[in-house]
Amino acid sequence: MMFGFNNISLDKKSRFSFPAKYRDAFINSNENQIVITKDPQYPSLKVYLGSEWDQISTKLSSLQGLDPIVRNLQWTILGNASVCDFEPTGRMQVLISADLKKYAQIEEANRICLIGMGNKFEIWNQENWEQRQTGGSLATEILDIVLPESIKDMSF
Amino acid sequence: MMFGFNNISLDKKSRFSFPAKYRDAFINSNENQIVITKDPQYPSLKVYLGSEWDQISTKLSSLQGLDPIVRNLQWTILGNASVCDFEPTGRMQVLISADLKKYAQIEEANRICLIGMGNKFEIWNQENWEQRQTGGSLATEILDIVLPESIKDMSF
DNA sequence: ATAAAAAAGTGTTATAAAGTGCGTTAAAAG
DNA sequence: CTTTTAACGCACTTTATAACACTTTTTTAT
Repeated sequence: MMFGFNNISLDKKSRFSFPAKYRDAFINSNENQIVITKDPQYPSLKVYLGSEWDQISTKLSSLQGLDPIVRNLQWTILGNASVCDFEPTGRMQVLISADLKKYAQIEEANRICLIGMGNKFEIWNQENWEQRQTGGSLATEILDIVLPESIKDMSF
Repeated sequence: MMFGFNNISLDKKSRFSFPAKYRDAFINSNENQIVITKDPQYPSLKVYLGSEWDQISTKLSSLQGLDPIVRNLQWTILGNASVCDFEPTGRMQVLISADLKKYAQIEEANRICLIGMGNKFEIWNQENWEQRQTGGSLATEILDIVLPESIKDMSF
């Protein structure tokens, strides 16, 4: 399990490396892929391990797409996923696409917040993260989502 | 079980060591990890034993993150957790990250209050702790949290 | 359509900062 | 007075990051 807050740098080519403290967790879970995609609620990114992603994406793509909320989640999460090769024993470096950077409002930034949430990470623009921590609300936040039964037991 | 108030020092690298009186308790519970994270209500830190943390984090991460209150708790508690290797037979020394120091308002301090609460500890800035003991209220205190059903039976 | 140029992506190295380990001194307890 | 504990200081190790060089892909111009 991977937890905690990290303020890390993006290099000129928009790569970041995972902090070394997570290396053992990556090696133990035997991952060689990382998936980055959009968070459906906030201007931030979700980072999944390959195996987690397989579960989530399988479940999500099997849902009935005629429900507009489900369809939206599929578009957002599946349609924006960027699959990256990943070597837990190497530099643990990953590239963030221009598109995803834009969504998370980290286009100009050379620093990001990488937040370990156990089985996944989130990536935030620093200012947005701080606002969120101090209770401020973000413009793009989607409140009052009424979830269809089919996804109430899923956690993204 | 570990109880009581301790005023202890942080070294230049922001490490503190647990008072020797807790050594037996740590050895008996066979812990080799300590987790420090933010307290969701007060400007202070919570310190969990590894096994306690596993329970709390597992429960909390399984909750539906599309609920904004749940998501906030996940951010605060999971997203700020710092997992430290810990040798009960050694120096019982642990590092507090710059980020957590800031939250607990112990950035400048070289002394902290470590309070044993049975199965966990709290870390406080000395002045905040004293105010709290004499009934004063703190600026950053968050009152009137309305908890969703899913977390009403959890204790952090 | 091809070649040249630019951009995007990959990999390596060097260096400063952060973190760790351990011995010594000072203080407290028995 | 002896023993234990806490605090401090220093040296070593690891980590993060910026700089650079090289490769591949895409774009542009002829």
